[in-house]
Amino acid sequence: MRPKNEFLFWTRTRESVPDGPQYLALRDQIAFNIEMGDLPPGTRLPSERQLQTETGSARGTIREALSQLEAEGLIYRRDRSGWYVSPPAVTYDPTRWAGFMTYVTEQGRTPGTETLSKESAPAPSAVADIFRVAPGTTMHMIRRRRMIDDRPVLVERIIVDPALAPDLLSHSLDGSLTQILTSHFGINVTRNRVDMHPCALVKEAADALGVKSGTPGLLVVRTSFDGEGRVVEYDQEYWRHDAIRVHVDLNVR
Amino acid sequence: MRPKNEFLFWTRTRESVPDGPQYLALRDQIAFNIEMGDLPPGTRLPSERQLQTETGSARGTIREALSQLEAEGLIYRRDRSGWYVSPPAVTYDPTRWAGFMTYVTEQGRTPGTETLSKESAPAPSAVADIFRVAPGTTMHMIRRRRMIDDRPVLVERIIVDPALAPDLLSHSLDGSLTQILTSHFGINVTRNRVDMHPCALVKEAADALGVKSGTPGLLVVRTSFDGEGRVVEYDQEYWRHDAIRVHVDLNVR
DNA sequence: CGTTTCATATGGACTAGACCAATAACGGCG
DNA sequence: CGCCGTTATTGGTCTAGTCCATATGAAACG
Repeated sequence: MRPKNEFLFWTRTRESVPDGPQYLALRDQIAFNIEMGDLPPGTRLPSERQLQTETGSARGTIREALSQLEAEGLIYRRDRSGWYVSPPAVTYDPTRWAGFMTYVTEQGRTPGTETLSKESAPAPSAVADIFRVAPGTTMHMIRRRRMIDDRPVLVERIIVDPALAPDLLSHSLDGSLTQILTSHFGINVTRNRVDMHPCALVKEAADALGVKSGTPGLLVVRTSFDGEGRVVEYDQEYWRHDAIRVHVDLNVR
Repeated sequence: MRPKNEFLFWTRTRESVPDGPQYLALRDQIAFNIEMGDLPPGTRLPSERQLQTETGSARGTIREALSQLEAEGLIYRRDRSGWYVSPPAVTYDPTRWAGFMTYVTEQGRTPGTETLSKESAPAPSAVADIFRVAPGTTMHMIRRRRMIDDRPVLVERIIVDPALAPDLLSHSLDGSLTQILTSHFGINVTRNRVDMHPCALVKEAADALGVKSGTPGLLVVRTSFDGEGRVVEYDQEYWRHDAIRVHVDLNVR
């Protein structure tokens, strides 16, 4: 059941858009049903053509409404299979020093990790700039896919300087990378930088997540520094935009 | 000039989608031009019908590409006027104790505030729950619109408990509210909670921002607490999703 | 019972129109 | 010069189709 968001009371109701366009009316009706719990997560919506005959609207109009709901994260599509009600998003707190495994588990969900590739390769100039090494320096590059309840939610590309973690790639990377860096290589992260913004999922990421290229996503870029200010780990995470929510709880002074 | 994002090297290039659908090809072409700086912020794109004849695609296809770019925050629409290249987003750091006026100015932009309405009214039950007062208790409710470089970027609804700030509404609210609460009422905020997630702009918010209802937006909910754990201020901000970016820089330990 | 084959339904992509409402440009008027 | 009404242009919305690739499930097969 999608948890009722206690913060919302500006919710659009059926009455508040009496004369809106058709696609918004349909959006509202579906959204209403989802929020009421009549359509639990994972439920498949009627097919577009079915909605077409039910509502009497053209298919383009139907798809407009569905795309809208997709942008809001209420539903998602499975290619040539149908539209499904989204599971609740996990809450991510960038101020907490907790890895994916930790916070997903804490929220009663089941995390999963899959290493897609790992290699040591020369750094492109953009990467070299970030690590402040010479272009062409060999770096560890890891691609992983991470799941929540068996649904792929993000694909990430991690880069680590071999100078700090030489034989990193010989370890199993299907768990917590942070864990390995700390316990095996004695790396002490003292600073963490996180940057988030909406993006379109590029083909590479979209394929790995099993969504169509161009789907809206959220790019989370994390950079970790050690005590000497060196970049320890650089991580680009491409999230399904409906799978993550940001929450910060901050004590001042 | 849209600042080149130093973090991106998974950028989609023209070659990386050789056989993609037409609308993605058009998306790529426009995105490429924007990122190269050929289309500076504020530039108006050719009209949909113009693009139609230029590309030979149907209008629906053109609009698909434009909607895609809108979802990424690269362009925005002005109703019945045209599509324009978005100005750069401001960076918001929820861990910093800085108000809108401060961080917008720091980033070389010009902030603006407009009070849409202010009133004292009985609290609906959802609001009463948050403040832990009896439903129907009179609360201060403020609606404001905030601009960056004269472009409306957010509309907010603020609720303040009159028990803590009795004659708040007699002050000018076109500046920093935090400032007033601190200096006039001696309120000491010690805890701040921020929650962010994508949403569709409800009619009320969309109208105030001059966008069409249902446009993708970002809802930022901020709750401030004082030393005794009382809720001082509750604020729902509906942002244009292309106007804000989240950045957290965190020192561990 | 497991595997393969195949028909069907589905979403993905696209076309070629239509009508409307609001904007913006223009031209005339005071 | 500024104001106002007219008009062309623009995006907003919608229709009614077409063709395609593939996910899915049922039927046939081994």
